[in-house]
Amino acid sequence: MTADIVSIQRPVLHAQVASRLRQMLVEGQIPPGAKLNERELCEALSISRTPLREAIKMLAAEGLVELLPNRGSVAVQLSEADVANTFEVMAGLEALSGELAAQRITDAELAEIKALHYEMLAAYTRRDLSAYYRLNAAIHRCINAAAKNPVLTSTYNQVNARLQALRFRSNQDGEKWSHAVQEHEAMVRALEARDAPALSRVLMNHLNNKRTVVMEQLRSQEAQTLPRQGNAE
Amino acid sequence: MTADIVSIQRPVLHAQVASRLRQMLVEGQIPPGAKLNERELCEALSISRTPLREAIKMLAAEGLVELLPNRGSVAVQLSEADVANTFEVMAGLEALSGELAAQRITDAELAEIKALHYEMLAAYTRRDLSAYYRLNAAIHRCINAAAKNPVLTSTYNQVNARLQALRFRSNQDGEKWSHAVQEHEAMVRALEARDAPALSRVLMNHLNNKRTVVMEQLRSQEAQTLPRQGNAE
DNA sequence: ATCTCATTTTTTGTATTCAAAATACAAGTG
DNA sequence: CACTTGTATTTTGAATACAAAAAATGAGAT
Repeated sequence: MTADIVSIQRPVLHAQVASRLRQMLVEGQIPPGAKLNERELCEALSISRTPLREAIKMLAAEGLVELLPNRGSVAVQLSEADVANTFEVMAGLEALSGELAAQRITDAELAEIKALHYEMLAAYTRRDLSAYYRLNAAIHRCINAAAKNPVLTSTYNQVNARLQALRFRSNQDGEKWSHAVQEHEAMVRALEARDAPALSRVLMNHLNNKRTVVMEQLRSQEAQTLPRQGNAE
Repeated sequence: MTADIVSIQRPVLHAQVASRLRQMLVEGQIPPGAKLNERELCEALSISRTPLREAIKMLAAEGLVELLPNRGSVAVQLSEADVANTFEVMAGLEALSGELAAQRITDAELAEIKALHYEMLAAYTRRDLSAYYRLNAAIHRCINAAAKNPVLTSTYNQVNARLQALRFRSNQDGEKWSHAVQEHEAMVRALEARDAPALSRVLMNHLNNKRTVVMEQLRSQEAQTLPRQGNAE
């Protein structure tokens, strides 16, 4: 009966491997488009191919890797259209998060978000992009959590993971950045007022603007990295 | 260059198995909560455990089965809260579908939806629940397709698959059914007018109403199937 | 009879082996 | 020299084998 009091559970290997690979993909340690060589990964993680392959299948179902029949798997490389589409879905999920969060947020959760918001303003003022990015992500996570819908949270995380792999750092541009901060102000106001439609609208716009910024950035850095090379894939 | 003219591709085993199992889960051939015995499934599908286990891992990532460490896997059994949460996400995804479809639908697509709508009205008039259900699903699929966002489509399908496994048949109730049909009328009008916000609203309401109907139905059939049995899981 | 606990059996998890496909490479042909 | 064609190597896909954990069974104690 009392067997699971401490219940330290050494996670099964394929789950550990999946987490590790997911992290490597999201953090760009395995860059988009890179081939996942099973033999190499087995050696690197010192496991056999069976759990590795099981983990890869999971990541494929999550959309982080692509399976090429009889040719293994590669880290997903989102096309421009893919990125646009993914942001569109994220915008919808954020809008829903906001809609529900405004109805369900507790005072404590609101207070935490406001605190994070002020920290973010500090980071913005210092032009500390790294801290800004981290706090921005934390705020969005908190809004999502305030929606109190685990299905939404997992769906959100899964779709978001594919974008994480891009490792973009937007908002360098002064005006765009300032605009994003203003949108965050509007979020906090809508949350305080528990104005669900308003928060929903603000978040959808926020994400759509972010999409624009990221797309521009992708296009410019693509133009830099492959300046004169018509790759027709 | 012309290598892929016919390009017959025998799908890999684990993919075939995943499709087959997905079908069995969604169609209720493997009922919610049922244990997936690897040995039995291997024999039934006459394959070895390796591709079967890879397929199961994919379905786990899709949320159709749950992995119990060292105890195999079971078909997901959604709690009442899970169903409510899943419908909430579906409502958000439908709202987004509508928002985008209203902006992007072609005249041909609209005509097809109107045709399906009339067929659905015929099924409703005959009280042909099976045909109604099929046409209803087709209309929602078409609206989703008209949004022209593959990421949205796959996300939608993945979340929806978990609900399909419930095998509910709602709208038996006369008034609720009539109301659902009225909402479908409003959808078509909004699509014709290319009124994105209106279609978005109608679809979100439609799904939320469906949630209510399904939840009531689940509660009543649960009360029937286990009349006096306090199961505390 | 029921409970406990050891033993057996089953089932799951992982590693290894075997087979098939793809790739790399080299020799031959026009 | 370009371009096949055939062979070797590598890599992936699937089956089998082995190990570990869980479940089932049953004998003995209470």
